[in-house]
Amino acid sequence: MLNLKDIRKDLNFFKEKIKSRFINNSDQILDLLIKLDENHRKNLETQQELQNQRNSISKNLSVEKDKNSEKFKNLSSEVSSIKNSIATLETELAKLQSNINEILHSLPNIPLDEVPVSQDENGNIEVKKSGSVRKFDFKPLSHDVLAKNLDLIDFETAANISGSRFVILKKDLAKLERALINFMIDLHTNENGYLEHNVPILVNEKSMFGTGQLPKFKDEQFQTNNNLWLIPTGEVSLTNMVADKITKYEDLPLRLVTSTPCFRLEAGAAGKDTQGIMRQHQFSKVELVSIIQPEFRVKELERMLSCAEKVLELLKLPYRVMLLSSGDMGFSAEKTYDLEVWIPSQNKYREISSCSSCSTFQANRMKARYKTIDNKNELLATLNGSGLAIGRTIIAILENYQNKDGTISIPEVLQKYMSQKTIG
RNA sequence: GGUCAGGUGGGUGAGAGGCUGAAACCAGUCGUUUGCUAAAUGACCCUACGAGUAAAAUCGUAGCGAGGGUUCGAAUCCCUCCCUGACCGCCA
Repeated sequence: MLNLKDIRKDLNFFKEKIKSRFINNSDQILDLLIKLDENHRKNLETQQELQNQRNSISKNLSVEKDKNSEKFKNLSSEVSSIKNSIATLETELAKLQSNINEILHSLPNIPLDEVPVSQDENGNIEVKKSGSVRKFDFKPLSHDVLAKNLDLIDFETAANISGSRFVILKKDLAKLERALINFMIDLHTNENGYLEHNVPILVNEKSMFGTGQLPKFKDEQFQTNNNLWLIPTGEVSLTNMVADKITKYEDLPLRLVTSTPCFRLEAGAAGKDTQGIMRQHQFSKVELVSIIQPEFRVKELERMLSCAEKVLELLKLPYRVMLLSSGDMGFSAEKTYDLEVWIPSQNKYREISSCSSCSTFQANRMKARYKTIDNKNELLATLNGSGLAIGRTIIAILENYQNKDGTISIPEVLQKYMSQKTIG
């Protein structure tokens, strides 16, 4: 959530920045916001003045012993009429506040200057390419075919149990998933300085609001009939750990890692990636979150990116780093790097991680603050990144490490986690 | 799920319709004194919003789990909900 006070101070700056996010009628929306805010503050002043009057009359009444005296009756009726005016104003104020909130809650974060301005992914910039793409002396198969041939995957049974976009991994493939999670968490805790957590994957509405999934992206989330939501990413639970409190300066930065199942409705993705396990309703992901003083956030994003890259480097998978454009970035992000891994069967790079700085955008929604050195309460900066998406890592390993005979070699760093060197 | 007990500032914990934004103690911050690895002592020390300021100071309003209600006046009385703890039941 953007800070209303900041918008007040420099409306034109915000108009320009929001425009770069390609929001319809953004100028008019911001003008309306300012108008509502001015109106709200004007009414608030009047209301507070009336409350002041009410309080002081009440104070006079408290010293008046005789409740039947003329004076008591007069003052009582005076205060009654003031109360009516206050009530009217209150209704008006509540309406204005909810209109203000509606706008404020729907505005995306402001991109940093270095973010390329573009409506969609065509404006993304490749900032790095790493590893060399393997030349096959046979035609590489797609991950789902490879897995099916080895009897390691079952879409039919999963569909019967749950529906489309669900999968059952079997035997060594199930083991590979577990090995990957352990490998990644070990890396992030032992070498990258993140603290391991095990978190709820069902969360309340407030938490989903805090990280920005609600209210705008309601249609992409699974909801239970008990007002709980299945998290679409571990980011929700990890980031909300600092919600509604004032974190001590010396506790920063907080670097948190978790592995959770993630749930996505994929409502707008009908027909997209229907082959294999590229796009599932449920998938595992190792998630990194950093909570830090805002002034360090850009540096922290680079650090986080390199932590995620480290996973791909150790797995010896070819990848590239993309700086996302203003129109392709997520709602809460001010700057995002995507890591894309090489997928031989598709002959292209596909997203396997997304690392974002959300500046104080989420913190503002969550009321996540910290005490500065000079004892002021300021909003925190939050960052999140995948380190990595497990399902897509499995795809990348199966396809990049496949052998001509249909077996899969296991990347060296995973061998001790699998206690074997090949699958199949 | 049932019964009981609770939810007050960073912590412990008073308050039981106006004198309470909230005692006291602990922690914390800034001084003073003596000195030695500690003690004594004073002041300060919740948050949000609005006004104000160069920034402070300062002023106003609101907040005692949340939301309603009663009242001229609610942390305090009433209602609903949420959460925590204990015990019982059930259960991985």
